[in-house]
Amino acid sequence: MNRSGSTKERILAAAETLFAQRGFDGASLRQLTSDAGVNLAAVNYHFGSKEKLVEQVFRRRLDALNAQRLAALARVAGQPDTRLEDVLDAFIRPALELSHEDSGSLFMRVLARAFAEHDDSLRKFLSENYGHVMRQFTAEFARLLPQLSKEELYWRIDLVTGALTHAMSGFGMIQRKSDVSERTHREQTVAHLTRFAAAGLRAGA
Amino acid sequence: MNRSGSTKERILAAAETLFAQRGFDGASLRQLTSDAGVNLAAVNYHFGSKEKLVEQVFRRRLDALNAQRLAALARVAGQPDTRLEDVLDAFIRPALELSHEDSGSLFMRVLARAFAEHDDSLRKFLSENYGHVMRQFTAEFARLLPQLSKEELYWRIDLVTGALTHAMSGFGMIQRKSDVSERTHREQTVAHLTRFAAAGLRAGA
DNA sequence: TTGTCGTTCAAACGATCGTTTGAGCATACG
DNA sequence: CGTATGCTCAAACGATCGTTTGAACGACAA
Repeated sequence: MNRSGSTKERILAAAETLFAQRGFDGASLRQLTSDAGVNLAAVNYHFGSKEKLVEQVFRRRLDALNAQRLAALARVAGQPDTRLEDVLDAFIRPALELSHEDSGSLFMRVLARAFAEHDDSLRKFLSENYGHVMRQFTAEFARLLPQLSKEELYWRIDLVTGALTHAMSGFGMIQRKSDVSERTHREQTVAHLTRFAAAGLRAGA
Repeated sequence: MNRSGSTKERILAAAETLFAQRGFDGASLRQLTSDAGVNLAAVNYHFGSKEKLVEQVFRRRLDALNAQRLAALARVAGQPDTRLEDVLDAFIRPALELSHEDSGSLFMRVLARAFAEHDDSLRKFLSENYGHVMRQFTAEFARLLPQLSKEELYWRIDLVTGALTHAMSGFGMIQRKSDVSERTHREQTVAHLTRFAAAGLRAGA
């Protein structure tokens, strides 16, 4: 039972963990509030409903992720000597840092779950709130890969996103070994992903 | 309401669709049996429990997928003139064909959902039942990419799998346009994925 | 002290869940 | 014919769900 922070913060932290473990439907408010050490009614009091709590869990993490991505992109984009690897790093590293924060590693399971739920409302939510981030990255990729048609580029960015999501979810054959620090493992993941994605994006060039 | 086939078949078909739409927890047996046009008790009569129904949904599709993958791999592996693209095609095409069958496009959402659930029992289930397939593909990839260390190879196969899963789930920016046939779209997807993955696997060579 | 406001609490609400039950039906075999 | 077998059916079971309620609490202002 978590006893640090305000009631709202305790709920959000417990929600992120439990949603990742049991899914949005599988996680009951009774279990959630018990883990958080708060009363059952606190969720509806502070968030209005379970559904709105889910949305808050998303917003809290995605706002931070996209802010970091945009800041990282701004540091490298538009320069005459920008390397493809720099843009990929700005795209990949914030996501992996998020997925390796203390309880943040669980958020990516939450996100993967949401991708799996995958109804149009989620697509609309992401597009409306964070679509401009993808547009900025796409524009920079297009600048550095002028030989690719717009359709080709969209395809390849999609595939990079898929590889990134997979690496974040931690489901693959590759697992962090116990004798490797989280930071080292993250750096290795960034390196592998960047090299793989850069080659994939440049394919046929 | 589906009225063709036996009760068991109707349940399996409806389950695949509804699990994909609502998730394993979110899909109720009452909705499921209503869609299938069978009695509520039929699930427990024919499958024993909801959980065993879920397992049957998995087995039915994964058995077919892995059989096709192994058959395709056997046609190209071990030859002196095998191309990396041939092995990738054997890995990718059966998955995409499965995901484009009439109701099969929904199965990949089911699978993506299961990946998101992502507890160790699923990992164990996949490893025990279909691990030998991945081992055969890995061996052939290793033969064609001798310059890669074992760890590098595992990483890259993981990333290829992520890109494939993403493409199958249909969540990316790329959506099939209404004026393109399913077959054409599948062939385009195979082509994009193969080119991207081949370049990624060969990176640094 | 009294009153107010934000918050927490135990308890209960109605709805829905997976599962079980036992009667009823059809077909096949003696 | 009788009856055994495989299956379907409506109905009910207990459990658990998200949500609501109204009382109680603590801090602070009048």
